Amino acid sequence: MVEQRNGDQRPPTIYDVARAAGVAVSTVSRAFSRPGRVNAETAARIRKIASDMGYRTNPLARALLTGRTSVIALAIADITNPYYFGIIRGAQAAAIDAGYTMLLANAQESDRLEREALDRSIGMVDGIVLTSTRMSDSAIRKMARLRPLIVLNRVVVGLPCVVTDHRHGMREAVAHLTELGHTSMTYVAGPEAAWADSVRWQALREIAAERGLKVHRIGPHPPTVAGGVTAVEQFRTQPAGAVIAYNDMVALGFLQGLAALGAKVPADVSVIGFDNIFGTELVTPGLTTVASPLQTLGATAVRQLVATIGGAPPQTGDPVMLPTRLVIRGSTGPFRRRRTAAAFRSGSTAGG
Amino acid sequence: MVEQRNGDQRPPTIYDVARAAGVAVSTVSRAFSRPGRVNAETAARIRKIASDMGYRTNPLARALLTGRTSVIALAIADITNPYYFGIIRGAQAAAIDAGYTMLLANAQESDRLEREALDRSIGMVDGIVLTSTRMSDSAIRKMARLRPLIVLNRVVVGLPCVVTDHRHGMREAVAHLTELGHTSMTYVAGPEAAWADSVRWQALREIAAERGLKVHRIGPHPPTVAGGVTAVEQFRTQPAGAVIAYNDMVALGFLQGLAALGAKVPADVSVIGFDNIFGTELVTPGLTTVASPLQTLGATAVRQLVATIGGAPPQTGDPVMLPTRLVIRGSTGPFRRRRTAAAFRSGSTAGG
DNA sequence: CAACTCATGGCAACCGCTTGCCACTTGCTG
DNA sequence: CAGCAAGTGGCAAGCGGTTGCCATGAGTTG
Repeated sequence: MVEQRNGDQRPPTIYDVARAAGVAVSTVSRAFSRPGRVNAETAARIRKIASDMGYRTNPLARALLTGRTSVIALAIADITNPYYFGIIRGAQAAAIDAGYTMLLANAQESDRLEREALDRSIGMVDGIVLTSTRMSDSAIRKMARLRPLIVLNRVVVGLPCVVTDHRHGMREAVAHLTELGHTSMTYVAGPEAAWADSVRWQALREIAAERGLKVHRIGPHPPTVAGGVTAVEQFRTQPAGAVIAYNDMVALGFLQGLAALGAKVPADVSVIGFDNIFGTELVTPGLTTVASPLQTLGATAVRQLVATIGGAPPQTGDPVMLPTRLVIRGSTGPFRRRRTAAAFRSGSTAGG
Repeated sequence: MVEQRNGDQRPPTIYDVARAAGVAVSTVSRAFSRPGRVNAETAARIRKIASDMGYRTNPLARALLTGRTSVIALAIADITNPYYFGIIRGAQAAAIDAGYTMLLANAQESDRLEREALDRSIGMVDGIVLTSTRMSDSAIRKMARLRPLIVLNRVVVGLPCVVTDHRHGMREAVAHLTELGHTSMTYVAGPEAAWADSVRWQALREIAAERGLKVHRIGPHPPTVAGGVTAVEQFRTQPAGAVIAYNDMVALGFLQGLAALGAKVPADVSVIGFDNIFGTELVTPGLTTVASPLQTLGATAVRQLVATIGGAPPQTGDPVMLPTRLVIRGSTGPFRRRRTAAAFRSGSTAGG
């Protein structure tokens, strides 16, 4: 036994309540958890006494026996990335709705840290949502054997997944640019490990092939504002009239880099981002972007996880795919070959 | 007993490991938790067997007995407010450092939701950090009796608190504006319930009195971008050459509202925010702001909490006060009476 | 009026792990 | 070689709840 035992400092247990109420502990327990099982009056009396004593059931003790903690873990690649704010919020709301508490496991963009954080909390949670995980498929599968698990923002065959319909989003983005007269565009790539990056780039290539457009890829770049700023250096050696960035962070940085160069948006270059994070509407011009259904993403994942925990068969077939929405702001405009060319003083490469 | 019992589906316990290793459970337990207490070879052998079997100690069972879960709760007024990102990050890092896992309790700006979230998790955590809490002092004190607790961004007498030195920050802001020739400034107030708002406004009044400056207060306004946008409506009826906003969200909105009116920043109006959140460096012009030590705030609170959990006497005297730092960007400039007056077409009120 | 059903409450085992205390084995010392 | 200390390992009592099963008493039925 631990040292403790300091008088009545310790919080009251069902034993204390039972003694005070003159009933057995089992009756107290049932008064709380099994409504009909105890005489209504008795139950009410017990509850009254319990609340007077300041009794609260110890969730650990309950969990030890029932195997349910009512806590779920949300693993996030990088808490400080505003992209995740919406997801966290949606997840949190859905969790509360279902009577669950959320444990936040921050991966800090590291495979190892993510696994450690999860390792530490896996014993205390009923299920896990893996968001933009950096772990390998096999590590994910191993984890899935331990607890119900949902993969968010990535497809792992055989595991329930929730993703954004990047392909459709890219289609919207390209259609928008095409309407504006652009026939050539540069894709600013994100990190190679990012699942979304490969999906987006591949979608763009396919769409370009279909429509006979010219696309060029630069990168990889870190998915940050700084990454976007440096991408401009690479871009200026081979400019185009339109830029599609891996995500909004990169796009925002790209906008900054362009401004530093004196290039005008959208007159010289049109820029499109992905996700519609906080800040995209604040910059000048506002960033045109393919909005991800962030809150819905988080909420959907949690709801599905809760269902699985509740015994529903995990949805292991096709991933759930959520739609995007194109948000047009000021950063995209008509293609003007001359201006683009002039802005980067790059002789005859205009349009290429 | 719960139904379960499905073959060897259940994870191995120390009993299984003990049987496999041919030792007593206590020896297995000690092999993990009490290094010197067991023969090194035996311990190594046990650990090998345990890891082969996929054994992991059940934190719930351990916590039930020891009373320690190694989890701390971080209550946040509103997860989606970028202000908290830095705090969360700092807190998370400090928690990991100390071997703790973080449980996120979102209050959604509501006294009731905050209390509920905390109620649900208090049994599973070793301590609590209350960030910008909306609860009453008495509710906070009650909670503090249940668990070690640190109050962040608010001063509650008798409880350990960590706050930003708003007074000093305000002094820096005013000094900066004064140097630019401003002698009259408007404060755009945040929500009345916010502790920081009252501290900031009072500091401004005192400093203004000292220096013989004219200050005017408009608001309260919600601490959001939208709140800042609408504040402009009130501002234009009685403009000034300099605006100090309750925080960056409001300042960012104010900038937007000003732009919509065609007023130039900083030529017509100078604007200063507080906190230095994500996005302040992305807008044009960049927002001059009094940076709060966000990560340090979160980390300090957690470190202090961990120390208290570890048995250190809680620091209940004066609150820990962390310094601010003035970040000068493009939104502040020299005072120009004529331009300010002209921008708002307000006849002779220029300078007032 | 006996037999039976049903509502209610109590007993006690158990969840998985920790730890105080005791027993046993070695290796020394006097 | 007896006596003792130090080093190891085991026993068993919990931590605070939950729940299967049984006992009791009241109400119901033939």
